Amino acid sequence: MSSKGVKKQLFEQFARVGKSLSSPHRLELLELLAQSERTVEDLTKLTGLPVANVSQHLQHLRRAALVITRKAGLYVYYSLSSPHVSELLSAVQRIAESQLDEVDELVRTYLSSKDDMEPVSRFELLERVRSGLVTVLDVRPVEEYEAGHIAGAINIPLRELSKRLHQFERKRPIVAYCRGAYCILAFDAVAKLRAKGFDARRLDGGFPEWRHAALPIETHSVGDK
Amino acid sequence: MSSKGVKKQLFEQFARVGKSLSSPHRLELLELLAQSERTVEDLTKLTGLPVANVSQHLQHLRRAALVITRKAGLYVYYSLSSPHVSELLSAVQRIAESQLDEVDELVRTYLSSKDDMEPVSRFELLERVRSGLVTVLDVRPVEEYEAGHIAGAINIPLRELSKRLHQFERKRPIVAYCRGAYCILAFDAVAKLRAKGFDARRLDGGFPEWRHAALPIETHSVGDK
DNA sequence: GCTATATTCAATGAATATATTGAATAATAT
DNA sequence: ATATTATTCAATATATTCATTGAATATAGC
Repeated sequence: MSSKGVKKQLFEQFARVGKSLSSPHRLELLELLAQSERTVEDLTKLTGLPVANVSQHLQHLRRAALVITRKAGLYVYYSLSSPHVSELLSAVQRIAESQLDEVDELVRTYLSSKDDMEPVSRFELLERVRSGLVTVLDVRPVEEYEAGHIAGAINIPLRELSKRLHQFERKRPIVAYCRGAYCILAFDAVAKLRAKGFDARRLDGGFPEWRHAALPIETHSVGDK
Repeated sequence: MSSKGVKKQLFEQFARVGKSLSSPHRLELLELLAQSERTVEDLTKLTGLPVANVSQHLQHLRRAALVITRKAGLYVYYSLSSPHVSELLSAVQRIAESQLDEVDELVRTYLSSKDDMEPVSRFELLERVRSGLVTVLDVRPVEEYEAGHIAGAINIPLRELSKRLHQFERKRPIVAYCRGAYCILAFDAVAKLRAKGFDARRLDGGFPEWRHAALPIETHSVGDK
């Protein structure tokens, strides 16, 4: 009944989970999977990594049982194996955020002015949506928007934003969001909109957090504007 | 305003936290630190690793800001930098537990009989302590016991258990605990006690979990028996 | 000052992880 | 069948991490 070996093995199992979180690319993949189920191809496009590379990392995550797969036709769909994984992810981010000064700095230097860029809380947004006084802007790619978005949000992927500014009413405030607290699409969007004179702010957190808080969402589009 | 570089850097920061969780030894160190502040020497003894090795891992953890240090005299005391870290740790363990069959097997094969070994919940133990119908046994080393233990528990380190069986009343049930859900000291103790005919069970979770649940604890001894 | 002890640092080689490339497999459509 | 596309596998070179060793630093006591 040697407890020595068992202890060692246990920590090795824990480390297998830890190892999955030790590569920036794997974390990015997990973050993307936290938003929705995706094929290898999707992930390849979203990350810009070579396919084989993505596949390899996904294998790794699968071996650690953090993701599961489903095969449909030519495609293999990956998704997180449980909500626990997405909690683990945000635990990692929370710590990195609260404890590594550099992360704070990264976020801060990215902002033009700290005060102006204070995020809108989910509660505040919900209130303002109810009173109809705000345009909610989803700047993620169309597929992600269609897979699920904040109820009432319109979708304009970031790269199309400049072309479609006419869709906004001048005086009406805009709240932008994207994939999560660290998704910079929303930052970019807010920066652009403010530069054009709009009253734009970003949501605190992104779609995954909103959904996790069990706030109203929609799937597929209900039309723009 | 290239968002590319910022995103990459962010994930690298996250990965720094992840890397800390990628080594079995570092996880063991974190687990020990989750129980109480400790010196490098303490950790060396508890893990059985070479000093330089322990020190190196601790440096790593410090760079990732998961632990902080305090210097007093000759000793450097290490501790977790925040309760978030201990939450992160249990998130990792929870996932490993729920998703890696092997962990389950490890735990299960270690048990003589699954049913008999069902742990006692914290709530149940609290009830039984109040009614005074149970002996709570802390099988961790003396120093850990003194640093903090469940209110009313007696301390008999595992290796002394056989010698001190006379301290127990024959018919009175015993609930043993140690450092956490995966600390095998309590398993061993229960196995030994049951072998000797005692009604022994182990607590679900260990001292850190008990403390985290804000249940009654004591520091230093209140005497045995 | 000197000695003893705790901790850290630095250097080495061994082990592991990673990105890259090109080929292999599997499912679908023609 | 054959061709096409998505995914995985296998092999390699490179980079990173790890354990080990012995030396260096820092603090306390004498």
